Amino acid sequence: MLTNAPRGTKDILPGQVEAWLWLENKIRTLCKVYGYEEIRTPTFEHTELFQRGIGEGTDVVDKEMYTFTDRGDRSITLRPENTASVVRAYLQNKLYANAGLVKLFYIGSMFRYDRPQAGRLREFHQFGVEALGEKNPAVDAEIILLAWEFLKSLGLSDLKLKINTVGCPACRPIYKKKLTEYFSENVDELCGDCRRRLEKNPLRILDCKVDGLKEFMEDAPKIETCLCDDCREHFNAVKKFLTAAGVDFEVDSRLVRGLDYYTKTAFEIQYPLLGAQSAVAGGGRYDGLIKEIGGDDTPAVGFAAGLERILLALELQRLLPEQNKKIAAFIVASGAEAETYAFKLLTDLRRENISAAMDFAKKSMKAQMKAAAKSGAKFALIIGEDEIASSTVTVKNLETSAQVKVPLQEVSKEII
RNA sequence: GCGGCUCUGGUGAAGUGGUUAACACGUCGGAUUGUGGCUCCGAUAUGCGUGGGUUCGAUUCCCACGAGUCGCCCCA
Repeated sequence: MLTNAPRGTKDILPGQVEAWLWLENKIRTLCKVYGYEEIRTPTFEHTELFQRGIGEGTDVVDKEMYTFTDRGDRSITLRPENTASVVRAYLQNKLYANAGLVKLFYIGSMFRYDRPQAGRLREFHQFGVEALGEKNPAVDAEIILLAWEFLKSLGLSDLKLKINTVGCPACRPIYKKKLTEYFSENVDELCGDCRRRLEKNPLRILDCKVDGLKEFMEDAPKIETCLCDDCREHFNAVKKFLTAAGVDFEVDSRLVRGLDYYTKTAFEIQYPLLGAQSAVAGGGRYDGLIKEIGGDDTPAVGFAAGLERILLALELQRLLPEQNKKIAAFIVASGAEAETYAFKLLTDLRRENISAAMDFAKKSMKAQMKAAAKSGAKFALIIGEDEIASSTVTVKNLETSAQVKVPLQEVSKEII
């Protein structure tokens, strides 16, 4: 217990951190190219922000939030996603005052109380992007492109981009109603989960793995038939932009987003090799959220990508960069007096920004040489009585086995 | 929250109701004189996820819990 991290959390260990840093660098570089600026919001927020933003009745809010009461009796929740927080920060700090379109990105950990499995943790990391203040479908396309190009640039293959439109408050209710009516007629054929969905979220029935292949599913009403003119035009424009950019996408009328705030464009990028948790990035437009949270009616688009899942995919394809733990020099000292002499040399080298190490365990010289070899150091700097007496150091090139004795002051020159 | 499977040392793992829990890798030490990578030798789990129970006896059987894993729900 004491020696176990809480369920669903993971240590990111030396040897793994490098991959994270590498990935985060890629993200920051790319976002700069697209003109997005980094924002960091608090890890926790008032519970109400998520209740309002994400929506009561969604799984995330109903059963996955880490909520607690703080010592001031406030209900606090560890962020389960970051869009609501970004919107809150946008409003609170009046970021809209500086520009019509505000483009932000974030990297950070999110928390969801869910059953862990591969690619799904209770504390996990997301990279996300939000474009606030513009309704032009070109922005939807820009966001999708950013996500897509990012994953592509990492070298991932077999990625699938699916897009859909989920309508808006004007037309979605009509579609919902049609769906509910249609499935009610077939209620006997629905699985247990879907009967529940009939009430809560009939859109999800379309996505059901059990009922998905059944015959009546094919004749289920399609959202295209219900879209209002605005939504239809918007969707067509997004497709037009994506096509212009040469991106391969698939319109999937069954693609539904789980969070309430989505309107119009919804998209998801999948990496099927990951198994059940194959969605590597997902997002869409959320024109209603900002008003919901108390701002002016402001359109916005965004997405979030799961870093653990991306890392998993990269690992699968062996796309992670090799690490270099090697140091320049390893000091080998024999004798008590040599230790002090060696320590001084160690410090001097480091002051010159030369990576150096020595053994502190008072091992035999042979063992120290082994350690030197294992450290990957190019040079062993050998110090014994002779060297101390003559103020020199024996520099041995561990790759060629050649060695020379040089004056102490010239060691750094010798090993560069 | 629901279901299946799994759980032996630092790692990969073999194994059995009963006296010393294979093997490999790793780690540490050694193979005369101050020098590594190869080779050789030696050491390295009083312990088999945790807690109960069955039994003369359990790592091996049973139960609970925990963790992992795969799927469902949902999502990144």
